[in-house]
Amino acid sequence: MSWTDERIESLRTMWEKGLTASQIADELGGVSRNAVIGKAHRLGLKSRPSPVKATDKVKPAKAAAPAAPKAVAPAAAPRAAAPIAPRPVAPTPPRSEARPTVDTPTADGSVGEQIPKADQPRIVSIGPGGFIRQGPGDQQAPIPPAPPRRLVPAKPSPEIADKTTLLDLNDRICRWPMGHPGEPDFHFCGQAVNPGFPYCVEHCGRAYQAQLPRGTRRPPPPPPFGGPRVR
DNA sequence: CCCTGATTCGC
DNA sequence: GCGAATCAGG
Repeated sequence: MSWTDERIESLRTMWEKGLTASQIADELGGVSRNAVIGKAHRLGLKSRPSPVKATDKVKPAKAAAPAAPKAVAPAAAPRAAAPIAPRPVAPTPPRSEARPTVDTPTADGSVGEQIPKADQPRIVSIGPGGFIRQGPGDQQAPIPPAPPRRLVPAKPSPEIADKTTLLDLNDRICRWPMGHPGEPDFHFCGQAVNPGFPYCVEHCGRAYQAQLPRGTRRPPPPPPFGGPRVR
């Protein structure tokens, strides 16, 4: 498999959406988790809560110490020889601006004062299709070139495409769960309901048992826990 | 052990 | 540029 524009595009959205590399990998198919991570980094969209990013010790500790086993060829070692020394820990100061202005519409319709607004804590949410929703005061996303991203009905989301999700439920469709919560493809039946019931006819049959007269022998004792998974 | 992301490095 | 191998934390 190669990295077509489409695949790169979904990689981007899924990555930004917070899916793990493995998830993205088998969602795309044909690539390994490593491939996804590698590509993500090459695309420049890296860094996300990583479980291993600790150690301020940079990495010379690891790269320099076990230098013995690797025995790099003397001819090619620009990487190792790189002068990484002059890099303390003060990259912040030079950047205090870069935050133009935030237009805040006021009651009279004029563009009011610019609120410098405290930095970081901004919550962004991802809309269907992967675009980033912006709040009223939010600055345009840091990517100037107009995103060629359109919302096309063909492939709205990598997963749950035509399945009945929680949001699709209403009084008229069967809300019998298919699969199990937590599973990526968990959804609901979605059939038309048996009028007066929350489920379709078929699932009403499962949900409700006929009340038998007292004393009558109940033919099929319901399986307690080990019942087969319904799907 | 399983998972995770990061990094290295031969191709 | 690609991704397997490897590293390292949870």
